[in-house]
Amino acid sequence: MIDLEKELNEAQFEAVTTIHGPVLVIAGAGSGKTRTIVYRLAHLVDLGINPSSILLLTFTKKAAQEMLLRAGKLLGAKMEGVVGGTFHSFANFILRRFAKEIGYSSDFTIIDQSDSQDIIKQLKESNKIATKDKSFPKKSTIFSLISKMRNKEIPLDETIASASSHLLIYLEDIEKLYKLYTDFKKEHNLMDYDDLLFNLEELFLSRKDILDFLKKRYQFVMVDEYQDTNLVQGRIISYLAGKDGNIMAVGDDAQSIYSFRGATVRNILDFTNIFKNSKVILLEKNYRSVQSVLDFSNAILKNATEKYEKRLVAVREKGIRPQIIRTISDQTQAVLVVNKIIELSRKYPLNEIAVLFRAGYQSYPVEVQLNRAGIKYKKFGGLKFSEAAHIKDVIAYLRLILNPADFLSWQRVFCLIPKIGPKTVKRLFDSYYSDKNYLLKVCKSNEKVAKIFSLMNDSSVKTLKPREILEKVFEIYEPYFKAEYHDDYPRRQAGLDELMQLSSTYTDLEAFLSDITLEPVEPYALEDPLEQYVTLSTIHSAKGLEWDVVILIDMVEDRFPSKLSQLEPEGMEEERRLFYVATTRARDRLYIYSPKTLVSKTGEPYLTSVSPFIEELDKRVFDEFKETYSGNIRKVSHKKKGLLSEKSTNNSNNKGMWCNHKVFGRGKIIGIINPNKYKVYFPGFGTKVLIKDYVEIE
DNA sequence: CTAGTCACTTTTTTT
DNA sequence: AAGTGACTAG
Repeated sequence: MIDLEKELNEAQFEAVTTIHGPVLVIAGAGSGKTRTIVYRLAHLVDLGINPSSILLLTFTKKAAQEMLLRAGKLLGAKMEGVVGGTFHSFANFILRRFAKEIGYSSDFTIIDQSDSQDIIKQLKESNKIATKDKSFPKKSTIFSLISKMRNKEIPLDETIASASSHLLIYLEDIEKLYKLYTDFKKEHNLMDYDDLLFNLEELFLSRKDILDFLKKRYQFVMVDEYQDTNLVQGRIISYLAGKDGNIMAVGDDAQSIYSFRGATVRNILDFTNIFKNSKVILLEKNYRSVQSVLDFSNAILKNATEKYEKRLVAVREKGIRPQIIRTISDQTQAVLVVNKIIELSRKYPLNEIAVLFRAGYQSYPVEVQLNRAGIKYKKFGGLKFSEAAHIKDVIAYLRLILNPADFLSWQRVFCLIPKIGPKTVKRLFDSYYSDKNYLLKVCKSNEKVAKIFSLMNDSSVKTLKPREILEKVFEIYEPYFKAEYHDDYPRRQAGLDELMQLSSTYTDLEAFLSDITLEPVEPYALEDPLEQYVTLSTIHSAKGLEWDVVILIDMVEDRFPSKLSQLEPEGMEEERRLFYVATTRARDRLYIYSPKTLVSKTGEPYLTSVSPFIEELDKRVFDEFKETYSGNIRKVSHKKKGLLSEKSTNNSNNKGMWCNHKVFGRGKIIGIINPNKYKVYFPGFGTKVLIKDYVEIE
């Protein structure tokens, strides 16, 4: 038996031991949220509850696995049978069994974002939509509008109006494409990420008996990161748990950073309405960060328009005050960051140091310097392993074996063969589903085509292990691969080796393919697990993690908060929460770098200002340093402590407001150049500097 | 119909 | 600096 009272604080204890009925746990950053879930899992099993009646929904599969591992250790490894993973992987798991009930075949293929975009591009071409119109939105824009509409469940016209009203003129065509896209997926047995959730809901609604069966099966439901669930996910939970179900949702409204994906804090706020007899538990003691890091983080939230009621109280000692370092350029920033890492590495293991940033590309200069210094690092977020062209090529063969209706994969696979382009593939595909005459003819004259068909038609292939199938695929793919990528051959070969390695842990091809598209792949499978490395990560990918030292880079205007985020009405608020998530990852030390100049894409250096999130901060919560031209770091004294921030906000009271301009339409004031000149962002036109008198403030 | 060339932009975050 | 789209020769 586990001594819960000894291991947990009062609030945690209550969350762990309230196992019947709905419970909402509002868990501030570092308040022992994971610990609570782990102990609750162990406690449930300890009470004799069957592990297979527990469903644990988390943000990544890895998070679920780690929690189960820890719970298992507490108990002595009895956690097998718990279903744990993301909403999407759970939906996949259920839909594989009941696909037929909603008009799919159970070997459906899950498509990722770039697949979706390719489909849209093709549909636009084949249906001759906006053929000559150069300003027609790109496939990525169209897809993101469609996905936003579905995730936020707002009609398409409103979705376009809210974020990019200049595209409203294309509404009809976009609607048409949406319809075509929906039909295409159904016809070819494909589901995108959003379909997994909506189809699960459809199954629940149309087959009450199946829902009842699942409700009985999953008696205890736990959901982590509840603030980042969207509306369908919220409904899925409410169907599955029922009004008085044994459900625990854990989240923190101050850490909501996925609203661009349709996540809404409304799910947290509505929890007590949907589940009438629910208990709300607050975890407010912060065990992670030292006092001064927590003071800094709390100061960030003070500037949020939405007020967060809870105040985190630090348990740990005062610690070192966070430092903000103004560097001369992004290049010197990279050098100084690496020097700092070297200095810190005497006190902290490399594994306990993380460099965080807003967007994937921002770490490139730091990566260069780390390589130069010979320091190992791993990067998370940004470009995905499974989206590299050569990986997608190989995956396409596998998809074809499993789901021959997957036309997208036909194209990828057959277009690799010389002299075969989109038109020929279409003919082959059509022929495959009719009399097969054309197909047989081509096979006779082209043995490369024949080879692929024999792989597709050989039913014994499906029974092989994923690794063995991959070996067969490599045999076919190798010549194309070498021809196509001869310049960066070794790097890409390494990627294929990793894919091979990854596949050997699977026995089932379908599971392998689903996981590749649903879970971020750990692309370091081949490395020594004991090796020490620095972590580089986007803030989004750092969610839920923690390090002794956190270094945040590129803390400048237009990068953080991201320029693009300012299009969205709530963008600024979400960026601020993102900043909060970043700083609360730190246990002991927090360093924030902010370069004074950046290099533009054309190679020109240009001046930037420090991020408004730093400007608005109470000066008492950090120390400020700057890089001198002689290469030293000098402390900057805050002459008027706590007053400087007042000064900068007073004359900018129009900042953040919307205004109208005769030519550019509606725009957002993103900066004040001087009392008479505003910097305004107009969707569709970009940033303009305008005389105050020419704009009308709303 | 395919494949190669040229000019043009664009660079958030993720299941 | 790469990834798209448009155009054209074969």
